[in-house]
Amino acid sequence: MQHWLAKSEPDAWSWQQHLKKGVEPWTGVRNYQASNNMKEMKKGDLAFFYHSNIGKEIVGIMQVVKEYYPDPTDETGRFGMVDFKAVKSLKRPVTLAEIKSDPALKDMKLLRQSRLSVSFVTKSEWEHIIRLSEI
DNA sequence: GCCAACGTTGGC
DNA sequence: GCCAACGTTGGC
Repeated sequence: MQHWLAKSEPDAWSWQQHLKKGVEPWTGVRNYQASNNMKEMKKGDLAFFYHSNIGKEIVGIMQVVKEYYPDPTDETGRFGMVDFKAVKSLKRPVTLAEIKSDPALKDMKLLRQSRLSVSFVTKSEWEHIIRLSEI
């Protein structure tokens, strides 16, 4: 099983909305790298939900429930998406500032490629962040 | 609101 | 195929 991180501006789509809705297609990605990452996702993979711009913190955990398929909101037909189910909130959000200041997380894609909206998370990074959220 | 980073477009 | 111009993302 692999781990991921997906960003959303809470103004556009928030974790609270996703929790209430349950399962939601991750529409709107218009970047090949991000789209390719979703293509790699398998049913059952887990992803962090990150609030960009407002909050700047990881707030929840989602699970891939439907693998890559075309994004109907993309008129060019180039980009696809997956469906994510909200699994649970972190006990405590883990902020970008914390991630930046943690040597164990300094290589995270989130930091290395700040504009990428769907990125890969290693198993050790994933576990580290879960541990931080439980402190 | 500004700006750095970076992706995309389009002319050549 | 290169690269300048432009647009977008996202942190600060």
